[in-house]
Amino acid sequence: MADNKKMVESITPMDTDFAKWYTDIVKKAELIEYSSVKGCMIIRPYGYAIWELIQKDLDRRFKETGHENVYMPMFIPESLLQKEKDHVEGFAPEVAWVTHGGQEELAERLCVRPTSETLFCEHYANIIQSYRDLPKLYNQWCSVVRWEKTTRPFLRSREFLWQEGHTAHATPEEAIAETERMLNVYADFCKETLCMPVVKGRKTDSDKFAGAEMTYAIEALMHDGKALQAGTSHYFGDGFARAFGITFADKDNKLSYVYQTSWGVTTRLIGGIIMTHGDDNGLVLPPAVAPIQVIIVPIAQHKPGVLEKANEIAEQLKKKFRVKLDDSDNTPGWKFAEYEMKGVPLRLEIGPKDIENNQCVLVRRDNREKYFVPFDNLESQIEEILKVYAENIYNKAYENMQKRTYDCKSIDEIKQVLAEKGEGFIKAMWCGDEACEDSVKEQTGVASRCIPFEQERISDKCVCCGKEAKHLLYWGIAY
RNA sequence: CGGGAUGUGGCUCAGCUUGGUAGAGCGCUUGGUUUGGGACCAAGAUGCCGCAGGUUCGAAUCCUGUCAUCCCGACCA
Repeated sequence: MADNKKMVESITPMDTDFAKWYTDIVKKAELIEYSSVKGCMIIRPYGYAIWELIQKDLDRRFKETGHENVYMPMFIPESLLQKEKDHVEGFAPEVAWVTHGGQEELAERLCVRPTSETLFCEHYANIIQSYRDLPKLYNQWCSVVRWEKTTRPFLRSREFLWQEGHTAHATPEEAIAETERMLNVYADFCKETLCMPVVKGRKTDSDKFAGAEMTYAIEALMHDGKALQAGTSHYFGDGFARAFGITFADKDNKLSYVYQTSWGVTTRLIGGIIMTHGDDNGLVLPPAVAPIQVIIVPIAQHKPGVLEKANEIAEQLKKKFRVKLDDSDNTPGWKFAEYEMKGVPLRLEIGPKDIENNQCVLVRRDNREKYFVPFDNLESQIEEILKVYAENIYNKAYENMQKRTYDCKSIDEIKQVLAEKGEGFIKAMWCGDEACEDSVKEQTGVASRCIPFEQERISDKCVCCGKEAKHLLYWGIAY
């Protein structure tokens, strides 16, 4: 057996090269294939199935909070994009332009949407007349294009799939409440569905979305100690409304501008799942988004009765779980490794011995724990194990985040922590001055991630200038 | 966008220095033996050597350009 090790398709260990480990998983778990255009990836069935499960869960949450889905065009005329000054400036460096239709040059070039605020605003200006038309709670699922310079599968691609919510409200209070509510929807989703702990907070002014008055974000911490912005929710005030003329007549028949929000998450979440839960054997999927929750591996499948029983179990379990029976000619060992690579939460082994004993074997992906389970107790056992499994991977991720979160009171402490413990979340006080934010980044390499909602006062002084501190800030090195 | 590395059957790579018309292992196909941690035997199929120019009687090999991927920085969901 040892002689065959060289044939084993394994992945680069995390500790050897984290970036290589990541791309190995992405390829070998058959999530994506590179395409011939830089930064554009082919999302393969297994990868897309994860996205579909993410979509389904989030979409339910959006509908439950009163949102409706729409679809906007993918092209934005240049003049429309330019209506809001900060917005164009933020996005201009990374938009792709369409300049020709067939052989003819267009009179006005069209940008491929990098985000759809301008389209929603143009539309809202047309359809909102009265306070009775508010609020407008719209969302769209689509892809957007940003011409990134350095690209990585899921984490930063030039075209990516996402969802963008765009809402319009009569008052600032209502819009801010919406911004916060959707950030909470994202955080709950990350915890409950992706088993991924996040820090909720507000972005500093320098880190706000182009055109936003306030940007909220959820930040997750990856296995290598780098931070991943997993979702954002923006409050626009009436800035866009003024630029686009979105007005409504209120109850007193006075004309007012609407207050708006937007919020989004992307396929980047899949990258987050990989780097939060994965290990040296491959992907580890949260049960709620695992395209296959239980993989059935028959042992000695040519022996009479084995495949029959395996099929019977598969049919029975299909009613409750996403199940696959692999009756291919590959050896059991090959199948074990294959579905571990793909992060399938539970493996069900069934062979002649099991059938004799009226039981089968369940093996967890997260810790390889084995269970011998009688046939008549299978469904409730699987349900129970998946629940424990989800809790376990969440707890592991949470502990990793705690372990890699450090309180620092000075620049030197930050440097020391980074040198001794490696990358992670740095908690440090900040005076609110952008100069200090820049200075910390320049001196230590960590940038501000967010001002967490859960504020603590670990010191009275700004970590940089020593003046009175206004906020506790999370810092880190981001993806 | 700067610095570095790499592109050769589906995958991992050898061949390139010193030009002579392409190899290995894995995978794939067929048949057989196997099956509780990536099986074995036998017979097969698969290459415009990333792409475009150039040098040469002749280019995977030398030169130029270009595209893509990876790593390190600056920017970013």
